[in-house]
Amino acid sequence: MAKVNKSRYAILGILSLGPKSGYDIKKMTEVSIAHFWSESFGQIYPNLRQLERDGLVTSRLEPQTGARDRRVYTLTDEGERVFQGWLREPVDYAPPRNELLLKLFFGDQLSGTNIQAKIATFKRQQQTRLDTYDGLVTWLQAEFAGHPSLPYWLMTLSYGRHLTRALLDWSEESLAGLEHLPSSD
Amino acid sequence: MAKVNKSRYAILGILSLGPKSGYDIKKMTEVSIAHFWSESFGQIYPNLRQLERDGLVTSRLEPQTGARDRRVYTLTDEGERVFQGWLREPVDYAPPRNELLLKLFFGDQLSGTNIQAKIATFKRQQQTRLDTYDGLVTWLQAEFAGHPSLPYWLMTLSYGRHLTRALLDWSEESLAGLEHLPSSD
DNA sequence: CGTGTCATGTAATCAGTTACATGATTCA
DNA sequence: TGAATCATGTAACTGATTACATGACACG
Repeated sequence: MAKVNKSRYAILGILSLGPKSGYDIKKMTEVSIAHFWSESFGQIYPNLRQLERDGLVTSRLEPQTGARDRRVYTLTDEGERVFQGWLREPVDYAPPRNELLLKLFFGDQLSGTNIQAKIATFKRQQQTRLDTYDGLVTWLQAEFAGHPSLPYWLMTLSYGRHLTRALLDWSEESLAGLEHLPSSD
Repeated sequence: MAKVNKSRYAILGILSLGPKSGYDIKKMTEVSIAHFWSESFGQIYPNLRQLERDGLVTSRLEPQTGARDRRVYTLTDEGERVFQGWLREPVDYAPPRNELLLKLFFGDQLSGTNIQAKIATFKRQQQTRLDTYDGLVTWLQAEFAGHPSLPYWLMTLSYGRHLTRALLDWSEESLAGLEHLPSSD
């Protein structure tokens, strides 16, 4: 299995929802899929050019009054086909690297307070994320009631909530467990 | 925050447990930290050379009878300091990209059976992982009873179990939820 | 005789991030 | 005046993976 440019498909996917500029695509990732996907400009713009060379998208320059012109990209039939093909393929899931766990693995070489601080920070992050999810769910349900994609969007949020809830539990359990440990403060 | 070579620190960390060859390091990641970390030979060997040039490790050639010679690396005092410094630093946690969720986000463009298949596969993977964790926990507790690092190793496994358990729940919940959806099979 | 394990390494390739450059407009 | 937003893009860098090369030994 060779290198696969995931950004390419993410960009095609976002364009499958309607024509957009590179800037729009970036904004879109930030509001709707930020909790499981990110794209940088350095990835978006060169990829859009490449996609156009490959005939998967077309672009037209949209003159703006005052502001800088926008280059708006639209999916071609071929682009649509390629995206649909990718979408149908099974996902290859590989557990990502986790730096917190790597440090924890060497916990014996750390002080109890340092470990506690790391887990406490992690716990706070999970709490914040959980709150964000809750807000997003309410907003989505109000704003997109009846939208055919809504159930799937909620599904991705539910994934995040399950995961975050579990990591919150783990944080609490671990902090409690550290109390009983002879620590090397 | 510039680019940080995580492999470097992972390698230093493994060497902090005792002198090892590149091959040993690879084996070690495969048995003990595989569920949250991976290293490839293409990363390990060049990094070891660089670490030696930087004075963080030293190496000696160990002649083998018959088999190819091993180059065994040992942490220097400086290497120890650098590793400890990294270990103490707070973790910067960024939620990784998730291809399953990306595809699910565009679920409206997929058939119900295709989505179900993807989630079902995912569910099976979680089930397998959960079983692996259970096996590892029992093995660790037997093999390393009383080892000062044991609580931390168990903590990383507990993380995996919480997470996997949660994703299993999510899979089941999502599969059930898909039943009520008007699908485009 | 072929497969697997031990063992070290290089080459090719890329995906992806960060920082930089540019410039108009709006708003406090 | 200066920050923020809109908007597009390039350059530099590097982390990381995959595939390849090499070779001995053990085991069935």
